[in-house]
Amino acid sequence: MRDARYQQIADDLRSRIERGEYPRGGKLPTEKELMEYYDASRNTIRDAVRLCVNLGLVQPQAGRGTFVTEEINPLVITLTRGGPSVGGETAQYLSEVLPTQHDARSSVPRVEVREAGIAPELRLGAGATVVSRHQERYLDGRPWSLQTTFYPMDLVTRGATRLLGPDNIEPGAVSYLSEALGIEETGWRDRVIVRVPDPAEATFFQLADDGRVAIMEIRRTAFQASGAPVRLTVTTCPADRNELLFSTGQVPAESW
Amino acid sequence: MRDARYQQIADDLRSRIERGEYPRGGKLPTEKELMEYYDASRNTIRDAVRLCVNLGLVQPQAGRGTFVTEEINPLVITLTRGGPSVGGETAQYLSEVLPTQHDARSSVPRVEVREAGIAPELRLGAGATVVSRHQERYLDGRPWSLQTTFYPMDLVTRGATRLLGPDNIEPGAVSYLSEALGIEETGWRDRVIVRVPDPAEATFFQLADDGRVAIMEIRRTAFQASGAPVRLTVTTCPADRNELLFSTGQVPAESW
DNA sequence: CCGTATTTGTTCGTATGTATT
DNA sequence: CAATACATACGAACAAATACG
Repeated sequence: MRDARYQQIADDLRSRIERGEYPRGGKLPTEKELMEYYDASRNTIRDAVRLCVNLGLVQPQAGRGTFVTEEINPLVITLTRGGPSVGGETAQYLSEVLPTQHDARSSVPRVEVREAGIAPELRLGAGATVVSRHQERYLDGRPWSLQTTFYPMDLVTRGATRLLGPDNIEPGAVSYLSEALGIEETGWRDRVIVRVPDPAEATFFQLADDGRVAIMEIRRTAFQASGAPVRLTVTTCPADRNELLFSTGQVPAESW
Repeated sequence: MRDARYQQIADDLRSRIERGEYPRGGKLPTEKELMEYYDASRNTIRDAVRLCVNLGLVQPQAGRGTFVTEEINPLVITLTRGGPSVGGETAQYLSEVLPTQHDARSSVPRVEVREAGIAPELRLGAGATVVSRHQERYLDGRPWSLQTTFYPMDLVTRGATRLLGPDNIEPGAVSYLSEALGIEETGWRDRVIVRVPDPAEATFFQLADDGRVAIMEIRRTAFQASGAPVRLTVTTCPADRNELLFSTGQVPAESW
């Protein structure tokens, strides 16, 4: 069957954008001009443009015009341990693998005690509780990720009381747990999920509230030697500005 | 500022869906009924429903009605080597880590010789060529992933001529390269990118052509001991039906 | 700073086409 | 074949954001 008219127009706009006829960052013709050019009604033009918006090709701005989306250089997040010694013992937070040429800042943690049900990866019983430490993370002043780490309340009971404090744990919660309780992380498992942002994420990341940009959710469960989970760290970030990298076995250093 | 009316209606629909008032798989009221209930025009109702569609909450079907999206049980793709011996030498294709309780089938590979520029991860010179082997993969009869593996043409020249054959390489290209040329994969690097489907992907995966469902692209570069890349395997699949799993260090076996 | 023009955003009305029941 | 329900398309009006003299 023949495509609808707004689809044909969207296809044409798409190919013009990809041919560079409308350069990145540049302005699309106004709706009025497109109406005349394609001899279509305003609503049909708007349907076509909306399709291009959903494909991430253009971004309309009320009062200004519709602009071709600029290329974004995604930030690379390395999920495996850095350096050549893959078997090393230096467990790291996701945050610590950020490129150093960026200005990374975090909000003060928001600490709560919650039911264990929200962190099923920790495999705690029905009545158990967890400490959650939530942070907003910024990169070069722009919102970059939301991160929440869940610890079994048990760790606090056993002496790791700083997990309840609202200040940052320096030089890191992993080494704190090692010093305070002798708990060493021997590895972790990362689960990556792509989904639509919830309203809070859409607000924080300044995304359109219509699910246009997906969210990447990384759920890292870290384990100690006994196989018991130590923590669950959930990191969410917009999927269009980030990519993941991880290595298995012996690989050469990245040179790009 | 007050939300637009279609947004308010969409919010209301959303909360009703989440409260279970409209159960999963069930039918939303018709546009006519919603028009009467919210005392809004049909276009406004349609704008509200479209928002819910973009959020993945509902799926309209012409002539039938609008249905609340069913929960998807995502397929888990493990990107690290299986089993407890993380340092083992059994390199695997992504395909081989599929759960065995599914019926996994692949199309006959489409083999082409192409310019090396399309596989920059292989770090080949300007005039070099690569062999590309492309497969469509199905799970339980449904399209599941598209996979293309690129090998330096050099490997064929050195004797791995079966890379050019249009039949499947049994029991796997990795062991074939080991037998034919003594090339052992010592590790790989996976890069994960989330993006909008291109038209070919939208067709194969039977996705809406409007970028509603994101695509996960996994680019696996495998290396030999010398650090030289052996192959690049690019796997794409719909991001809403799949999740990734990978382990670092010592982790207990999955028990769920 | 103000007022006007421009441009996109929202909302209504209406008609017709296409898919399903 | 008729009725129902969503899809496409046109027209019109006003609102809100921005640009500009």
